[in-house]
Amino acid sequence: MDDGGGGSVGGGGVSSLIPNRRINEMDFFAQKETAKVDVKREATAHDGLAQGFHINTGLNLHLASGGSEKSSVDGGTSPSNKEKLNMSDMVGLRAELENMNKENKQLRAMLSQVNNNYSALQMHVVTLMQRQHNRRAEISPANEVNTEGKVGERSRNETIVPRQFMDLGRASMAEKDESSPSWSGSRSPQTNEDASMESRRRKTGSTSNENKDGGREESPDQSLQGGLPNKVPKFNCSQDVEQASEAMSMMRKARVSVRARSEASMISDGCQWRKYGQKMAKGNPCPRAYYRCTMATACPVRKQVQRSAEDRTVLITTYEGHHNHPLPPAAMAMASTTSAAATMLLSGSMPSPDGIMNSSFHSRTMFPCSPGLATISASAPFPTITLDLTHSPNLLQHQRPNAQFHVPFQNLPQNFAPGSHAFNPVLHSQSKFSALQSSPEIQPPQVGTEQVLKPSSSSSSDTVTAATAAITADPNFTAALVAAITSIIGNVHPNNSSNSSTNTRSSNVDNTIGKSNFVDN
DNA sequence: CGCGTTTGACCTGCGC
DNA sequence: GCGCAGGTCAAACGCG
Repeated sequence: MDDGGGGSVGGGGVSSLIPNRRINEMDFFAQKETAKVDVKREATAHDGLAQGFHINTGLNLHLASGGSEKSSVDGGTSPSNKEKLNMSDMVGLRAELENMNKENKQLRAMLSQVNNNYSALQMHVVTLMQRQHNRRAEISPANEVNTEGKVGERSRNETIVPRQFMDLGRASMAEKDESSPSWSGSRSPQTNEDASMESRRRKTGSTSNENKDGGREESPDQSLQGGLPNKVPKFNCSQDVEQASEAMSMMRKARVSVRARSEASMISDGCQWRKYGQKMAKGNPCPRAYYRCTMATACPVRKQVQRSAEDRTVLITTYEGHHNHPLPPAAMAMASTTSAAATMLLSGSMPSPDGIMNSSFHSRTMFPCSPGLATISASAPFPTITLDLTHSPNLLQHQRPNAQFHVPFQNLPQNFAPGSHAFNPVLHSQSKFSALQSSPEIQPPQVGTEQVLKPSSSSSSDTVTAATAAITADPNFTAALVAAITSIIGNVHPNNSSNSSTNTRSSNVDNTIGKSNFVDN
């Protein structure tokens, strides 16, 4: 195993990704940039107009650029002529101003339209969730999947119970909770774990690590993940308080597991990590490495990295906690992604008033709005949502190999370098929730003609649905929105040859997922 | 010398 | 209560 370790691998991966990404992501941003430039132009023009307008009407001295020439030319003309000129200018300027007002109105209309669409999507997702839940309640849990693919967990699957997905109200509540003590990061000392840790530290008298882990006890408002809005939860009744505390506890424990193909020891997510431990886990010959975020001294975020027992090329990265520091753009993607996933997970796992959550604690549920795309494991003690990035790269490559955008997930693992199958935003948005659908074992993607010709059942609609789910649950709306858009765009351009992406990927050294995808199996 | 990794020891929770 | 497994600590070690 490569030990190059956390930071070096991570940093190198990210930095090496950036230049590569430009190639294929330019298009998207080129448009954006031009749009920005246009807006700027308009803005400056507008400013200029406003200035000119103001000056003309007020001081009558000079116009922005042409105006001064005019005034110099008009040097000896009579004031009436000047007024005529200014009047004509004013008329033109007013016309332009009106045009801009029109544009402004149009833009506002577009904005409201987007908002409406977003609301509609929300409603749609909620409906889908409820439908799925109702269906799942009828279907035997035999279809459920052992997401983590651990042999020892099979027995659990026999007792899996579909988890109830709550409505968005609860989801929003989850967000609230998430923003307060963070979903697992800044744990308060009153939790068992922290109480024990506290006592342990008191015993050992270890004060040096107080700061290290002090992040767990930091004030809730410090824990922001990926720029999530910091909402202050307000609970009115004792029931709410109970629910909130339970939810907060869930938040703290929630984990997001990302499965990705990588030959590297760790996927690069834009953060700096320091390895603080390694353990042999039962049932897996590969050791599990423990990393701690070192971007801030008290950052409570930790992650575990372990190779899959079944498929050594699959790297399972489990994130826990909220960053308590501003994240670099490269890390925002993963943070918001995991945060969104955790929010989704917790929005579906929030305890219901009648305690449904407890009864289904040993449950594992497919993501309802995208069956087979994401897996939620509520196996105690930590509810975990698994985002499987190992699936259907070829399918997505099929869908849209070339177009690669700066999606918020771009900075997921280094493996998602441009040109990689895995980096394909469609894949990404899909694979974010992609998962381990119906087979009891995780089937590593069969790379080759078979899989290319036989894409998984996750249709493009699933992709869109998954993306919309992300939108719904993701507090970072922008990020999720881009994912959705990307997905939709991806579905608009199907049947592209996979060669181009293959070629691009082959030029990317850092794309370990792509490499492994290509080589493996 | 500082920083990060390694690794054995320790602690805790959980199941029997 | 005991043993096991997961998680963490911290001294030792390596590297630049």
